[in-house]
Amino acid sequence: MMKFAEIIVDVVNSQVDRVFDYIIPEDFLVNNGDMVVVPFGSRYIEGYVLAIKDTSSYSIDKLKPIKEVVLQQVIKPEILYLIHEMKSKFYLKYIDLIKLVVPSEIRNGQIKTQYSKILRLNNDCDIDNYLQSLPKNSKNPHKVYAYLQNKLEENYTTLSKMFTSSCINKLLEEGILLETKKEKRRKTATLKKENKVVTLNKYQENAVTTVLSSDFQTFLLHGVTGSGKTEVYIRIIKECIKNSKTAIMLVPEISLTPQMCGIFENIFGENVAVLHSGLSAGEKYDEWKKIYDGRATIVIGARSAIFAPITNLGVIIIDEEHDNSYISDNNPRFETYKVAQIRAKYNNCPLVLGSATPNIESYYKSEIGEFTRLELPIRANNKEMPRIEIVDMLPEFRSGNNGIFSNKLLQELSTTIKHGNQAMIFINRRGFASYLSCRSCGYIPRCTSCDITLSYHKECNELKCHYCGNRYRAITKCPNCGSDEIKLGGVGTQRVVEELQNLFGVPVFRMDVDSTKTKDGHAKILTEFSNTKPSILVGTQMIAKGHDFPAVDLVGILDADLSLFFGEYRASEKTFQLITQVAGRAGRSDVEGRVVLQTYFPKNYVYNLVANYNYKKFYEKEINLRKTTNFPPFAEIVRILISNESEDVARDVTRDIFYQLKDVKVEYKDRIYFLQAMQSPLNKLKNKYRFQIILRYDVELSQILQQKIYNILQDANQRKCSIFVETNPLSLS
DNA sequence: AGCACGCCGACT
DNA sequence: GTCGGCGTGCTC
Repeated sequence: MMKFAEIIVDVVNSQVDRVFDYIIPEDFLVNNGDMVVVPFGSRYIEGYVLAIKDTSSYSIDKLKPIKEVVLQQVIKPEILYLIHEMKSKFYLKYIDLIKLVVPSEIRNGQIKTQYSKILRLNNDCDIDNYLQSLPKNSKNPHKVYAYLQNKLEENYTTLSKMFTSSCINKLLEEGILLETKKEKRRKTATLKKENKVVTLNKYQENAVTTVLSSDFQTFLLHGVTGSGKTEVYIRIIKECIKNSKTAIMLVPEISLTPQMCGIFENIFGENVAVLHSGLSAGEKYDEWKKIYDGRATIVIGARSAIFAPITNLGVIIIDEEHDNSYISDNNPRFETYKVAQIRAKYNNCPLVLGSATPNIESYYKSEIGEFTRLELPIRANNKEMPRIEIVDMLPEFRSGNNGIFSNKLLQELSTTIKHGNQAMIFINRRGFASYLSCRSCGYIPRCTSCDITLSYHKECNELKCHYCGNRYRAITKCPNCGSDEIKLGGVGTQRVVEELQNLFGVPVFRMDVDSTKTKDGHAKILTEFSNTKPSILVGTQMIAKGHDFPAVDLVGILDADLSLFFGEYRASEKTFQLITQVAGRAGRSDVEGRVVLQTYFPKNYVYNLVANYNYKKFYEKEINLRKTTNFPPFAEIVRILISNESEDVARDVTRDIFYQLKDVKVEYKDRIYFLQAMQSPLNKLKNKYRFQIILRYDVELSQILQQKIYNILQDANQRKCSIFVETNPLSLS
């Protein structure tokens, strides 16, 4: 009987983002998830088989046959299921999803498995006899014999280097040595870390047993900094492996991966596969293949590792769940935990989200019972948290110190250096945006209609509100106190490094996007830093994450205000999380840690709560604020970004979509809190003009409105414009 | 995305 | 007369 295949073609365009039917030739073996080549229009392209069926609704004489099967089952059944779920839940394109799930290294077919030649003695030969027959002066063959008798096997290149390649080749020719192929694993070394076996405290023990005795459920593991979350993860995974299940463990960013990997490889050895963006193409291929072939039982990696083709999952863990890197910022936009939930549900296994400072939304979900909360309220080593000292920069400035550093910080820095210890200086920078503030009274311009901090745009010397698009002229005189000392929030890394070098004359390392562009750039800087004492490490967000430097006893935070007044509803939350995390870098060993936080707003509740490490209180304040102002988790924000080379086309399409949405707004009246079309704050990028529509509505309307928005965008003239939709965006530029 | 089809200006 | 400009629309 004739069989047909539903195929998604590898063309990134919403016009062809649907299944095309093809005839399966009689003698072909085709399965779901196969990668195939099909005739499409007048050319041949790659496609992926989604389903196989006995009939086609498309007229049969117009159907074409599949040309060839390139790779069988590149997409496994579970992953295929995941694609369907994500498609219907998040309105993503099939081909974008396929690209997430099948790495380009596999799709392009350029990268091949590397083999190494492994040699061993041929025991079927009379080797002794052969060796005797050799000339008296020959030594190498005897050495090879002795070596392999002891070591049994060794790879070709090593042996050749030891005993000359002519000798080895000769022995191979004579049949004395046998050659076998072995898959080679391309892999960069990880930081091997000593893992002390520790006994868990009762909270950790409780967390482990609760998770292990559960089937599908989402847990929020809220553990204060240093409460031993990693130990809990390890224990859970160990048990899973014991029960012949597998595990996925996600970590925020490449900078954190080497250490985590080190710990895990030390314990689980060859069962671990690592996936993250810092891998070379060959490495990525090998790791993926290892998982695909079932040779790995633990996958550890960044966001995209949630798509690993591993089967029989026993647990999924997302460490530092509040981290921004778990939300993809471009093209197929998804929230990692939601993908994890789909997989956990499929495998009927628990999902653990861990953090010291959970997302407000996650904590809210644990309050209303959607997530189950597990608490680790005490530090594993019973040590005090480093003391956070808030330094008011205003009096410093008034008394003539208009530098970057407060006297307090300078004093602490010299103490640290005197003791031969290390310090970290954290510079808070977020995106390209910045704000203006009055140096003498602390006034910060806010949007008159949104009460959100205005972002300063240098190019046009304007202040913009990223939420409503309102524009204001940049102030030069403070409208509050009349002072003309207007300060631009934010300093550059470069300048901080220079000043520190001049002031202290000790090695100062810099870690930001520019200095870590090269492969393994992070690791290099971090290794150098950890080997140099005394020294100072200056950096942005990157240094905040999970590094463990025992000699660091001081952390300085410059311009904490920058993220606090970042024009965004999550500003306070992100500031709280960031400071807690940075502070956690100080005093991880015996030395007591100190944290100096410089601000122009020492009375702000965020700083006071963070200094007391009071997450719960902060959560309560924040959630009330969100409720009264109608922001997530009580509302949902949708941002539609429309861009095109022509400003007019982009504007027209934006207008068209906007008017349709306006009709929807009439229908739901005041349950849609906000609807506005505007120029994007970053109004021209890569030669494309950008417009955006922002929509905010009651979270209960989520399902209905997402569907409506999707329908409107389907009809809109997508061929001309690229349209990007995101819910609860991290940034609005 | 590609590629063909299609309908109007300057050229051997 | 034709070569070729790139607007429009289709691809199982």
